[in-house]
Amino acid sequence: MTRPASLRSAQDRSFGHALLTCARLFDEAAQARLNEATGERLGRPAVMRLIPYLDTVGIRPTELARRVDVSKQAVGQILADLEHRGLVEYIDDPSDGRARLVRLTKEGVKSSRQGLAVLAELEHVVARRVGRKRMREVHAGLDAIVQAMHALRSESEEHDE
Amino acid sequence: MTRPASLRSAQDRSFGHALLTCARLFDEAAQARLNEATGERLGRPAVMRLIPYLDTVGIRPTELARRVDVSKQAVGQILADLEHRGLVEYIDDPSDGRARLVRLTKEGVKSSRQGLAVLAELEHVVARRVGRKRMREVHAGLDAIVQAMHALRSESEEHDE
DNA sequence: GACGTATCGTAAAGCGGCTTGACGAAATCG
DNA sequence: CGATTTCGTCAAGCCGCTTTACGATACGTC
Repeated sequence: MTRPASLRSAQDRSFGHALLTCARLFDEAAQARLNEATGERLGRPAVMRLIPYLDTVGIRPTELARRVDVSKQAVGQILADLEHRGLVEYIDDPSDGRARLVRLTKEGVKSSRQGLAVLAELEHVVARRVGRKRMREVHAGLDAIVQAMHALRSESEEHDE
Repeated sequence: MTRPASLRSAQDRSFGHALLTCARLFDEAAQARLNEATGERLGRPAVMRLIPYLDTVGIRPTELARRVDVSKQAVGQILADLEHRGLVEYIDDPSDGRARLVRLTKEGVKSSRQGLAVLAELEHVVARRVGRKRMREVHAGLDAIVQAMHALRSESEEHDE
């Protein structure tokens, strides 16, 4: 007898599938909680990747674009949105007349902390179910994998040149 | 002295950040390898979530849409694309004159297997760097977390009603 | 100092991928 | 049978990002 389901089960057991599913669920839950907590909806996927690079010191939009690997225009849009909400503000870059620096406002710092607290709580709730030890295990493992994949990427880039 | 970087480092250490970063890197690497292996580019994010539900038996597009939680129209587009490449085919649903069933062609099965092999190899390469044991650990942990978040979602849905 | 070149940021248009709205065709229910 | 639901498709719209194009400032070179 043929077993047509063999393909499916092979995929379900793959590491990649578990990783992507987990990330998607976590992301959805995180956004739902953030929307609920702040009242405003975050919306853009790139925002969550951008925020970690913001601080109260200031950074150039172009530098942000370079780090998260999106176009400067996209960054500009996101920052305009954040500015409109009063979370970031622009100041002139003293060392370059063309450039501006964007930095978190007091409001922005507050929102960031709040957001971090919400995420920490989600993490806590999940940890409660799967166990703290296991959570730390997975966390450490993910960090190691991230590192490995960065190394992998660097290598393949060398071969391409 | 103020420490403006404290926000940033807190985010970098969060579980969610590690999870999302890892998933993104893995996904990018996977897509790059798949594109290279097959020649054709996969493109749509939803495709990778759709494929696990395809088999040689057949399934209704509407059912696919329900499972991956996207609109039937989106599923229709993706399937049209896959059909155009000869990877899936439509047959009439004998039990319902309105409906059709979509199933993998021989080509489709072949491509699926090939794709799975590519992903397995990526997984293998990563495992080689971080260790098989740790890989299994993380995999099991992710599965547990997925399960936990499903349970979490079910609970909150109950409260909403 | 002046000129060519590179970089900062913005504006407008385009595009991919998905959604919503609207619809005919077929099934199901009363 | 008629009313309602469900299957799938067509068309339009939207969101988030990219590409193209551009003025403005900085830098390198003579």
